[in-house]
Amino acid sequence: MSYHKENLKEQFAEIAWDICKTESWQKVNMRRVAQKAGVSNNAFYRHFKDKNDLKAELMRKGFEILYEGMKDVTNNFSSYGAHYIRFGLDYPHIYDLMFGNTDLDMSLYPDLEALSDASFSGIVEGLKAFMPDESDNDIMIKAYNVWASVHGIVLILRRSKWEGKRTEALEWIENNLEDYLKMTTFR
Amino acid sequence: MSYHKENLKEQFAEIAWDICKTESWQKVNMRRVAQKAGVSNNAFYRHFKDKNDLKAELMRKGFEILYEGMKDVTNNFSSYGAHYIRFGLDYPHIYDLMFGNTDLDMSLYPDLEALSDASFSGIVEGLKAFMPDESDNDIMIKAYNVWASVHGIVLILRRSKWEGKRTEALEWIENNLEDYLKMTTFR
DNA sequence: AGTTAATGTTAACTTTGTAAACATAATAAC
DNA sequence: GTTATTATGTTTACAAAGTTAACATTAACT
Repeated sequence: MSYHKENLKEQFAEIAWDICKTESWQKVNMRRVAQKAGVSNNAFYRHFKDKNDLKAELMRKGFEILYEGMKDVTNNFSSYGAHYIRFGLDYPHIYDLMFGNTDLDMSLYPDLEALSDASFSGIVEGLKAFMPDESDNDIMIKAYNVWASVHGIVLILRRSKWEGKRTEALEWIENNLEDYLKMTTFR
Repeated sequence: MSYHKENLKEQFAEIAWDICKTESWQKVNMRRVAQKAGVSNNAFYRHFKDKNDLKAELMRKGFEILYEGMKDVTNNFSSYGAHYIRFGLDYPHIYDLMFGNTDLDMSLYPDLEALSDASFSGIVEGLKAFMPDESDNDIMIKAYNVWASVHGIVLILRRSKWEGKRTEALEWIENNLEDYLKMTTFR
């Protein structure tokens, strides 16, 4: 025994996930992951097509956590948005994979494409319910705005942390996400 | 002659810039740039400390163009924002370097840090003039929201192009940037 | 038991960033 | 004007990282 491991694929994904808790995706490399798994560098390729395939796995995990946690907070728009922002701050590097400019060819991973689209659909549906008199086109435009604002503020908050350039206003925003959203995007 | 070139540093920067017109920064590599310049792969290191140093040069060029063009449009907030967005769409990869999550250690390039901060300061100053009764803190919060929204919509528009997933609403937004801003962020 | 498929290993190739040693040209010092 | 110094370009070489190919071992099925 010890030639064949148990659940090596899952183990790889978990190791990569752990790395991405504190470091960026670029810092994940096959040799490093393999070593942590106590296995030779190329065992990886028995379980994943390539590095992007591992990335896809992390993205799936990310969406799972994001949507799982969302169940508890969909009572109103602001808490929904706040949850989203919090996820972006809690898992900054995973968030990058999920919503950053992925060089991943999404058409190769239809399930991910669907998960990704679901975020936006959620906004659209929510807005429709909230402002039923608005035209479809205006709903869409508003939805893009909501999406842009939420995404944008994640990036700003995150970066301000990384660069150690925090202002009082940023502190307040991060500690009062719902209020912030109510007084800006959802006003 | 032909051992020493004229303005090789500038030439490198221009070649890299041209590449970034259509391809991402990752696609810029020393050998490729050197070859286009008709020079050996390592001549590069006589003019730049490392690859990041070249990136910094492109960022400078980018800020120059962005702020240069801004002179013509600072009559009102929406046209200011629209100009910004247009820049992001015209130079998507340069935009990434300037405002994306750069792994560049900005403290090594103080001039860039200043150029980068100037964007945000512009928003703050503009808002102050526009709503003089607002508290400083509220101005800042609003400024972050403006910044997030504009940045976010650049990313959305850009990505929708790259992924070939355009909706009518997106077309409209891109063709009516000022109106879009007026009905969302600057309303 | 023997064949096959799955999984792990080793070796090797490729790309790319970068350093070191060397060569040549331009400039400054005498 | 010859020489020393500096700037700039070349060649060689190495390291990191993604990936492929060939080989080894274990498991699984007949």
